Amino acid sequence: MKEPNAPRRKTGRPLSFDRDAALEKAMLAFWESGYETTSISDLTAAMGVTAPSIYAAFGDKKQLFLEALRRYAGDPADLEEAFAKAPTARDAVIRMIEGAARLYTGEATPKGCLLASAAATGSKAATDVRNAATQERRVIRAIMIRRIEIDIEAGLLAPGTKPMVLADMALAVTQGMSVLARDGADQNALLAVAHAAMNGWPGPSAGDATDG
Amino acid sequence: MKEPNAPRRKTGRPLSFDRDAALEKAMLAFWESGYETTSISDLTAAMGVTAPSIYAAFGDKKQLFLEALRRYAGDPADLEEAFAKAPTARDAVIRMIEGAARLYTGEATPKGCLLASAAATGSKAATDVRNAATQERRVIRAIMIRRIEIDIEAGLLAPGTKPMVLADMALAVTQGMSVLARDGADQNALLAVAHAAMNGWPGPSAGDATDG
DNA sequence: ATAATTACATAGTGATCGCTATGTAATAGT
DNA sequence: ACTATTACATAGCGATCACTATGTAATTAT
Repeated sequence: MKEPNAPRRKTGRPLSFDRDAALEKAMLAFWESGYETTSISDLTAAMGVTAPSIYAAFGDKKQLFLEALRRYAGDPADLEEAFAKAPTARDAVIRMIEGAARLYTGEATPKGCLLASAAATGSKAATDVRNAATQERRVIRAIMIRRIEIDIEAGLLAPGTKPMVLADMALAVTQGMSVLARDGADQNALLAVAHAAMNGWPGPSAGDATDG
Repeated sequence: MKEPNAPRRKTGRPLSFDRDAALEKAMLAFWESGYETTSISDLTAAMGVTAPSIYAAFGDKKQLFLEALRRYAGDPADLEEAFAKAPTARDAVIRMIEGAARLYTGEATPKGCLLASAAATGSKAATDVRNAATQERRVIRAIMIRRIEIDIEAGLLAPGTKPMVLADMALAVTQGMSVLARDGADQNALLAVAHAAMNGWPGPSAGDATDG
């Protein structure tokens, strides 16, 4: 029940580390090695903070991961806004997948997708952590579905189009690209995959990378 | 360097458990909970075999996993044969992805894909296990690429078609469906995703599940 | 100055990790 | 029957796990 943005205390010794920077380092460690397979010892090394300070600042390992996931998995409001501004659902999804392709192969972060890989599997003790990742994916899926429904109502997509199928397909490609990135695929390969998959999305194509 | 199919010893007390059955139980445990996040204690419970017997029969945890992966990730020769027999690369890939959709949601096994999720991430100590999974995926990818090249040479696909892009797209969808399955998607949803994604594959379509 | 408060570093807690030493049971060869 | 061989069950190895008790340093309030 502790506030994420805790009110600054009025007395006492000040924090000797940057909480946000430490959280980001923790997130990168989880991204690289997964939730359960990143130890507290790994985290103290990555964050430059001793174990008691981690527990004082973030609660426990689970809360630390969940806060990192919420903070860096992407703000649903931002995604919703991008989807609302896009001319079509197809365009919005292409940009989303392209962004994923770049993120998964970027130099600033580990390969692949934090959301896809950090809690892909695990013990029963970490069930709620996996459920949190599932929930993040459900939010992304719901945003896609709503945007597709808008296009159907606007006549931009055929009346019989199934929003859930298209959203699931986009989500599968996106999460699957994380595996490719971890296997060593480069940015161009992932962008080509993104475009090839979007050929299966009804509506005009802005380009086709599989031939020519 | 121990033989997988060890020659039957001529003397000594006989094994009190079915080695193949125990291996399968271990594989299912890894599938459910991941390589590093399945403990030896979990394995003894799942396999019904004590720890010393596991080590005597399989070596160590890593060898047990690798043997399970080799045995159950699918024989490359079988996949190669199925791809060779299929009328087109497109047809072969559709059947492969449909098979994945059924496998990932089947009742006989945990949700999702052993190959995709059991070693998605992990500590440095398990790097070679993740590399083994990567290698299995590379074999599947290579089989797809070769089959696509055959279709290009036969004129079934446009000359400029890029085999790697199509193969990567199919692999991404397949591995991504594992995430969907773990998130609760049912078999029909995954089959629809498979078909929707294959709409992006050049060549005649045998059906389209996204509308109608 | 002194008290109150908060964070620090050190050093550990019990539990579980992967793995194995040890002695005994069960088989085959002689 | 006896030896050799292999597998068994029990028990426990050192290492690491997530986590914390304890005492001290650094700050604000009075």
